Amino acid sequence: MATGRTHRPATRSRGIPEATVARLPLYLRALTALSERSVPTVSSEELAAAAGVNSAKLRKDFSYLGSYGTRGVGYDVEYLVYQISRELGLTQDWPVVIVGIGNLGAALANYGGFASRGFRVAALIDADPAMAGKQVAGIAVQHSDGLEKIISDNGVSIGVITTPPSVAQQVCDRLVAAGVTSILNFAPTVLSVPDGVDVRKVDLSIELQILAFHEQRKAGEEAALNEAALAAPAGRGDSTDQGPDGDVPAVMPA
Amino acid sequence: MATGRTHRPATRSRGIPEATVARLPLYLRALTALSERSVPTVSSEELAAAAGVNSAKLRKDFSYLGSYGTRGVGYDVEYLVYQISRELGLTQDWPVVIVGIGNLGAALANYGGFASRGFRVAALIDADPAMAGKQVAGIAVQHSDGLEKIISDNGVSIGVITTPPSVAQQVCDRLVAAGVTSILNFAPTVLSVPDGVDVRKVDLSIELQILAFHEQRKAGEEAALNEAALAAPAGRGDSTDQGPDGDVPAVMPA
DNA sequence: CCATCTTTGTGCACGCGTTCACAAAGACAT
DNA sequence: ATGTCTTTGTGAACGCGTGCACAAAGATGG
Repeated sequence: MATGRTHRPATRSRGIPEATVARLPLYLRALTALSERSVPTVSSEELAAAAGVNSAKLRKDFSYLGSYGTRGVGYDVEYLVYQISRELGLTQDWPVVIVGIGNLGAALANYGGFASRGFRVAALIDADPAMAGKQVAGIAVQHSDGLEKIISDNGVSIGVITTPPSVAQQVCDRLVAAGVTSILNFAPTVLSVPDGVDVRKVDLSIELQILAFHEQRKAGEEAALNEAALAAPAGRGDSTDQGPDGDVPAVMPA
Repeated sequence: MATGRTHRPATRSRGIPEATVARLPLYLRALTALSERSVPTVSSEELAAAAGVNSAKLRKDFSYLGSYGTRGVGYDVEYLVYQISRELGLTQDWPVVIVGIGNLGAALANYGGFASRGFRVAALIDADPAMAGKQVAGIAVQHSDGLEKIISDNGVSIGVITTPPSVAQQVCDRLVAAGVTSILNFAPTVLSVPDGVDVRKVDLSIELQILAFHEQRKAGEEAALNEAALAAPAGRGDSTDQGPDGDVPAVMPA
């Protein structure tokens, strides 16, 4: 995952563990695909493979929702799609605003995965007057002056922030003041919000940095392995060998 | 953080827990900001607040890296920036390719956070011949025919997939075959890769769905609360009350 | 109606991550 | 040099998440 997680404490919402909630969308996607292929039932084993998880975990996850399977047969695809959708609250329509229509905001506006899953882009908002009126993904961009009115007129409770980090907190404050209680933050900033407001953050560069860490480790291990293989028969010559994770006694600055 | 995580099993890489690795970029960002303001030292309490985490957690995280603090004073900002950067492997340059230059791919190419942190966009690749040659973020888009050559010529080990889901697995296979060992996947698909290849996925719609779940729960709780408050003095009249999480005995289809 | 076979649902154990709380370590003043 | 004060580093307890392994449940065939 990417997707970092600033989140409510370990509040088990309605008995469903947070980790399970995070996987429900995965199951839903796999089930939707099966549904489109008119597959009537699916076993935990098959579905788990399609969703990329352990089958025991999947069964336990589903057990939190109720006993929706049939032993010896599996799960009814359509029924499960409905149950998970209901559980996630996707049977209702969620109007969403996107604030900050740069490259990323536009990408999100164009992203098809929203509309199909109960989310509707109610408005695109940008602070640049030059953007106002422009069409993005078939929707006219509105100036941020009208943010509060847009929120309340459309009954928006979910906001997406794709602004530069410098204004993210300020935008967040206005969204919250206007009634938004869930925020998806793409700006690389720690947002502070009052209790009762959920924030999830998606941080593109953090994901890359985590990959780099593992990549470095892989390279280091490989090097160490080669070196060991090389050193075993010959006996190494060089004296200063600072291993894969060179713990250089770098002088502490100042 | 959103960011789903398809990831290596619980392999404690070099003794540093995965959860800690995921937070190091957060600390690094907060520290970089302090560094730019020429703040010389910072206490675990202050830094934790800036990064949005618990101070005890931060201290424990740092303890995995070594004893870099000074009791009674705090941490030297510059030194810590260096240590974390080194640990994450950001002191070297990571060439990255982005495959699939749609809205999202373009957004990533333009994202400034990469260059500043040791990542360099080595190439933009797209399957559409009409895209080839176009400049995006100052880089010419190349056709996917040359993918393998681009990877090996540039020594790329990290690939970013921003293609439609239908071709993601195929692109992934080619990247891996060409030598890529870390993949950041934005396509809503479960990628299967051989051992030794890391995949992290960022799924935009999953994050929204998780927010919707909590949003629904909040609405339900509030409704239940109001209802309870209303019902207490009056005694409720309606008979069919199906609570916040209406467990309708929906007929099992088929 | 009974036997067999498949697949679910879950009790249990284990390990990781988080948090508390405090001792050790150093800075700083006297 | 000694004492006080601040802040780190970490031992220990706890809780959550995961995965194993199996009993219970139902389908299916004879």
